[in-house]
Amino acid sequence: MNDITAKPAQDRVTIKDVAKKAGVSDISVSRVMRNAPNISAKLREKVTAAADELGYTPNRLAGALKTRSSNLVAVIVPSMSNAVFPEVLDGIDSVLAENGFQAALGITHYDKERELQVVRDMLAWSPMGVILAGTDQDERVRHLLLKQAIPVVQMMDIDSDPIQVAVGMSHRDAAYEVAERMVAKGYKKFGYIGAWGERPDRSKLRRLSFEEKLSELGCPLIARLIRDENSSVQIGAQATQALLAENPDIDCIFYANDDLAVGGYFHCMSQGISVPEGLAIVGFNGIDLGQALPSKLTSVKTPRFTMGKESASILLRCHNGAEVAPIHDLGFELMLEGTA
Amino acid sequence: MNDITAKPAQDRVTIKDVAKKAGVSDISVSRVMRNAPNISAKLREKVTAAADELGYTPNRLAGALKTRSSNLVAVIVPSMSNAVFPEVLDGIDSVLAENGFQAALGITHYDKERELQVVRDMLAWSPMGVILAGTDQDERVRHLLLKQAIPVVQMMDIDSDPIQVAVGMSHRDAAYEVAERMVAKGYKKFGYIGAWGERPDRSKLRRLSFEEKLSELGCPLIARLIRDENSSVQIGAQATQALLAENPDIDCIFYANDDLAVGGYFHCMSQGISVPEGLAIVGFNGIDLGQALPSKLTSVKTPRFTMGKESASILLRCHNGAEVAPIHDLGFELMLEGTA
DNA sequence: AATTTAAATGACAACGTTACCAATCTACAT
DNA sequence: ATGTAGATTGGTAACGTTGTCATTTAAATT
Repeated sequence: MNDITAKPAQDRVTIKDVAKKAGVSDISVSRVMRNAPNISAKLREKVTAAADELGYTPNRLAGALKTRSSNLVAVIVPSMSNAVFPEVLDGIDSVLAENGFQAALGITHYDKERELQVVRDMLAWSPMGVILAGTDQDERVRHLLLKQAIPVVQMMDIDSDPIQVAVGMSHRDAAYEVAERMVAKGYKKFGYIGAWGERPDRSKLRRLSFEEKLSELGCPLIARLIRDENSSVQIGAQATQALLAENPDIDCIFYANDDLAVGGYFHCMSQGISVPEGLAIVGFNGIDLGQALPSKLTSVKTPRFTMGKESASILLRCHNGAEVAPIHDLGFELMLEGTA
Repeated sequence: MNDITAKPAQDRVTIKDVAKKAGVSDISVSRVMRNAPNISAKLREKVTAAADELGYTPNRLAGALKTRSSNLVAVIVPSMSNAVFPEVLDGIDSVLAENGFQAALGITHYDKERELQVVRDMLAWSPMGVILAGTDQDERVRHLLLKQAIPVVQMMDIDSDPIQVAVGMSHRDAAYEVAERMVAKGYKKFGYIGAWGERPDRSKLRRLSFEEKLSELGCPLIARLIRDENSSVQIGAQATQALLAENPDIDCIFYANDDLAVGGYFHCMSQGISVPEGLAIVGFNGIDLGQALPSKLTSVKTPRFTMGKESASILLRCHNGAEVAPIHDLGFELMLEGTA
């Protein structure tokens, strides 16, 4: 025992170690591990036995480098605070996981500069594809993505030209429909409440479309209040109070989202304003909370989980070479409930 | 122009292309790209110019393979539907992004088998570290992670032995405190409402600790109702109705989370039950919604965003070789508001 | 049995980086 | 001038896998 220090801290167990142990070639191990065709049962058994014994874990870095493709999918969303995105993410992951893909998450915080950075970082991993939110990306992001030979899906809205494919709904149409139905119901003095400085752009589009249609119908928006803070029930209540203080004759408020709308509802409750007689309230998104209120919230139900699912499955289809339409309209549903 | 088909679909721009264009060696490009020390201004300029012109994007797969380390961090959570995890994720990402790391997301759906699979898949990417939720992992997962030479942080609760480091709060203590304070307030007939089959385990621990302390204080739990469905405001309302129907004398209900508790509150509102006189309501998590109710929700405020932040920053510290305590108690706050 | 065809395995060379070590080139002290 | 430390650059060989093509072996055909 003179040749000391035998084991120099053997790092990772590689395909070579397994091959040696199983008495086969490296490539055979590789084939067994990725379930390639034409493998004899005997080989498979030998290899898996050796692999299990050694506790071998394939190194995807090496594999991906060689195949020039990975099972990572870049998923880039603006925020995690808005309940919409977790739901969408859930939908995405449900499809990806089932097909052996992995979501790599990027959060932009509604910052264009950061979005560019995140996209760059993601592309460095040679993702199989990219899913991002909205169609209002910076020109540099569009350009960068355009150059890649991978599928790119933009989700949430379909109101602008997509880079490749857009999956979502028309926020313009949703706003039009809200305006039309509320006017038809007899409301005449409309208000609008938004937050977070109207990020993302699609919320602004929604408001503009709402205003446009209202004017068209002969009863233009009376007043609007866009708070800088992020949306929340509390902000919704505060904003409602402020808006009504300045414009007591408003009979219907369209909110940028359900959180704000619920806040408005609570405000009415605490002030003894009857809903919808004293004030009609219309939210946006159709989240669970709104349907649990003593009086159910009238809102536009958006297909969030489905949007995620569809985005991912369309991405997969693109990846598999299928021809895919550039616009996928998943629609929405105006739920006329108790508050308007 | 006879030598046709010049460009054979030149794939990715590599470091070699940049080197050729800039008239320098590959390695120099590499060094400039990762801001290595001792680079002359001239070299840097030549390289960046060439890189920009060619639109070069580094290939992290190759880099990570060579350095045997990546900037990916595996983040494994059980669910996205529960608002707790998006918030935690937000906290994690805020720290990771700032330090040049990337979150790779895995969702287990509270399935042990799936968790194992997800952990395996993640480890194949040689992540810098792993962050997961809870301390109730399957033995195989613990074993697998124990073998890795990377930092592992378990977040959410600190009531069991961590693999390496646990960051969170004691759900046992929180339950104890709720029991003590409510008994001190004079409530005597306690009920408990949970959902989702008491996943994750820490919610069960919370209930058991609550029951234990109540017994100790001489007023054992009257009744409990654990719904199978996922938590929601609606389920909370239904469960409250059911529990009260069977046990009309209950004067205080502790809910597994705020969604359920808000449901309970709505139920009371619609039934004309005064809160907290007719029924005291205690939630868990301290989410925004509860504080926006006409009467604020009494709840245990958990440090969700902070938990994410701390988890990530502790992971970073471990990665940088610092010694880190195995248990990090971030505490909680029992917010005594209007409903109890 | 001879021949063809397919199935099963192996050898070698990449994939695009970076670690490691060697070489060159400054600037400054002798 | 001459040497020398330090700054700057380059060459070579991996990292661990898989694509491509060659080879062997078994099964199928005549």
